Amino acid sequence: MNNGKIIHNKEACNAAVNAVRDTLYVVNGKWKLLMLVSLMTGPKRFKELQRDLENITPKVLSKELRDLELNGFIKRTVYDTTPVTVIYERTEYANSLSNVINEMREWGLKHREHIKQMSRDEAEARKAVVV
Amino acid sequence: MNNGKIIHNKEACNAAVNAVRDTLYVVNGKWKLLMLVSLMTGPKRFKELQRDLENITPKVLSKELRDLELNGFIKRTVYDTTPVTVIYERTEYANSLSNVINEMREWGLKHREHIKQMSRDEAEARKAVVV
DNA sequence: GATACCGGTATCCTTTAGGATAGTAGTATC
DNA sequence: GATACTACTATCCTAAAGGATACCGGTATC
Repeated sequence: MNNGKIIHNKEACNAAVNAVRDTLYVVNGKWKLLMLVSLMTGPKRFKELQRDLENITPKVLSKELRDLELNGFIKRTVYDTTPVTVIYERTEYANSLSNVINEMREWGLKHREHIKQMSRDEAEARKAVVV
Repeated sequence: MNNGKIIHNKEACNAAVNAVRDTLYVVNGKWKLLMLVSLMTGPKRFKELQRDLENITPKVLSKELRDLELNGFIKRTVYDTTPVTVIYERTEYANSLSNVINEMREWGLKHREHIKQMSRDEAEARKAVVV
């Protein structure tokens, strides 16, 4: 447990800033990571993804899928049925992001609890003042 | 080693999507995580941060600092010197993001290697074709 | 007296992300 | 024959993020 203070010198700090910047550059935006999470349950079709990620419009979904494919995170396969079936699935390279995603998932859960606790504390404080 | 395939059912998947979405909402943008990384070496003043994060304009820096303070990730302290000294430092709650940041840092480093390796492979392939 | 530092704010502007809506070809279903 | 599904694309538009530039009061330095 180092409480996150692993960086002690300027060079290491700059290297860390650059590495995080690179990551942010690749997985930027509201959707990319969510799509990779959604694809963890298995390959999905376009409309399935659209239903899973409520409120994503087809234009945006299509663009994000292209981005993810270009970066090698997903694979697009067209099956020659009638009408065509298109499935999207995570590549193995997408698995390299698992740790990042898991930590973000866990932090999101803890943060929600944190917020709840804070508003509970606040309510207590108000009550104490009134009484 | 589960290769990131820890999510097997729809409810867990939706919960994960929501948790990651929450995290993304809080640490969104180009700067917030980078600022927290930069503050790992210790408290810093406004101009120091501005120099550290090349290309951030004072307006944006000031806004991001306010956001981070509102979310409880940093503490702003004004010292009554002449002229005033203002320092920003990470709070303990910022440490809760350490795992996320570390994973992003490591992924960024590995990704850069990955890209390099890919372009080396590509160069080899081209050479093979020419010969 | 000119310039520079500090910690910003003010104003304006560009770029990007993202959303709304409509439409496409080719089935299949009612 | 009308409607619905799939996997999108096209067009238009809004909102937000982010950047450029200038400036402020106060001090210190040259």
